[in-house]
Amino acid sequence: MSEPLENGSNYTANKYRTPDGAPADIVIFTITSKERNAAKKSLPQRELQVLLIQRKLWPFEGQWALPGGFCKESETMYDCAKRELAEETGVADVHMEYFNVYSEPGRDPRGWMISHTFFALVNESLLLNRRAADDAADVRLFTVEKALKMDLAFDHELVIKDALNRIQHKMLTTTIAREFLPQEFTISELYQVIQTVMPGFEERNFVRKITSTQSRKGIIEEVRDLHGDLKMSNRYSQRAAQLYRFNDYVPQLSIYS
Amino acid sequence: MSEPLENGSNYTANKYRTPDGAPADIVIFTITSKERNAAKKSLPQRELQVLLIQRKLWPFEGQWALPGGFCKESETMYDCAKRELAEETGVADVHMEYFNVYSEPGRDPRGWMISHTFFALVNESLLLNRRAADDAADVRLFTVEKALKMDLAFDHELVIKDALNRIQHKMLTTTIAREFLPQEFTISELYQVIQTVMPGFEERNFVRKITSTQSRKGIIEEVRDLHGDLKMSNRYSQRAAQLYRFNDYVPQLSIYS
DNA sequence: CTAATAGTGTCTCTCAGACAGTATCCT
DNA sequence: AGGATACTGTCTGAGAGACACTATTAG
Repeated sequence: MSEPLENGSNYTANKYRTPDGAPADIVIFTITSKERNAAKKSLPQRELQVLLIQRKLWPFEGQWALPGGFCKESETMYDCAKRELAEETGVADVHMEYFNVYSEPGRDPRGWMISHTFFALVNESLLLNRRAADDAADVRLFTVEKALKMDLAFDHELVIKDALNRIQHKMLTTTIAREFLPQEFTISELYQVIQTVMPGFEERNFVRKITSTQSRKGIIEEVRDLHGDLKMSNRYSQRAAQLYRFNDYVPQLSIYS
Repeated sequence: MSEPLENGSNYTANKYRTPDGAPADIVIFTITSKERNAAKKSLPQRELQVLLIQRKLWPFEGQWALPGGFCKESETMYDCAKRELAEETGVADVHMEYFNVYSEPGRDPRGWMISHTFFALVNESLLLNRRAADDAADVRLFTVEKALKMDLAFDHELVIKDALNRIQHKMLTTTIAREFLPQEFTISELYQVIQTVMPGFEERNFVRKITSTQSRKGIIEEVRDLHGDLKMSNRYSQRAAQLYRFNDYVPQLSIYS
């Protein structure tokens, strides 16, 4: 490793140019549910949304951007993102993952800023009582589609695209769908969540595969009540549907087996 | 986003504490082949190795560490890692991927250093003519197993563990095995590479699955010579084995289908 | 001939994929 | 009654998993 400056055990101030800041930016995804007006009880319309703040100050004043903020010397990047998430939305204990670094020279007019990006998956219910933080003029949810058409601050359009790709991939290969769902959910809800994130997804025998094939039935399990009877829900349908919950088990995928 | 300092469009020097550097560190993996001494031609013994440098200067003087170096304002992190990889090993155009950030306070005695880590997968043949760079006392390959038992500089033990986990996962879900193989290879070679990275891997009907199942046969294809005849190799066996090459196709994995 | 690797045959049970059909029950 | 969702039956062909077996050829 080539150090900026070395003098034996007397390491003095760095005489090289150092970054002007290490921000963390967070792509907060949520899935909103809206009732369709059908004649009977029906499945809600779901949309993948991303939370943006409107900047109050230079640079990119007035434009929409990802929430985020600068890392302090006393915290890790993850802690920083967690803190910023809490400050911007009031939510804690949600699934948040680091996914990339953005270091293109000139990406931030304020100087040499290397941005660390996270995505968070938040249940809609947790984002109800959000408010604009001090440094933001406004906070709002946008559908991902709409957000990508806006003129966002910094390189945040690219960041959102990358985050979307990442969660789309993880949606099919891990059980992150759970982050958008209540603890107990129906197969239709799960199916809808997957389709919302991954619009092309279609699996005709979905119910059967996930509940009865040898290799997958460890993913979810039926919920039973105190008497050991199967627990059902008729929230979205006349005929009550079986409730399921996720297990800890995550199947190992392989292209070679 | 909460800025360190804002004053309208006159943004002045940052009065907050800023990082003392943004290094990139690279976990360079390679698979070495060693002939076994058997009575007949036989498959080589393969080992997963990682390239380390011995530090010449404070801090961690004399200890082994990952190659790496500080990012410049004019380059991206990826460019930085590519540059350092070339400086340390003389190799270019290899598979290199960003995989994590390490920002634990106090991880570097020189100050507040946020390290960005990459892994590179390099064919053994490319690492032959390496030499110690200016700031390193020595450069050497170690088996991953051995490297993890050494007292490495910084948090590099953790970094290597994380990188290993990442490539183990990618070995089974993507076609990165190609990075360790020549363009044309036999099924046994491919199988060995997978096993070297993923010691638990076992697949009895490997040949059959990868060559003749509908869903997978796009991954590799048989190599033919100019006359259209199948191209074989008897490098590791008496009976010549079919040569294959990777296609661009990568199967889409899913836990739901 | 023999060691070492390469590759095939065969059998059973499960799964994928498609689609039609039945079940439930609120409005 | 009928609309909306929930779930089951059934059929075909492909694949998973196991293991024994044949093929090839340098040394």
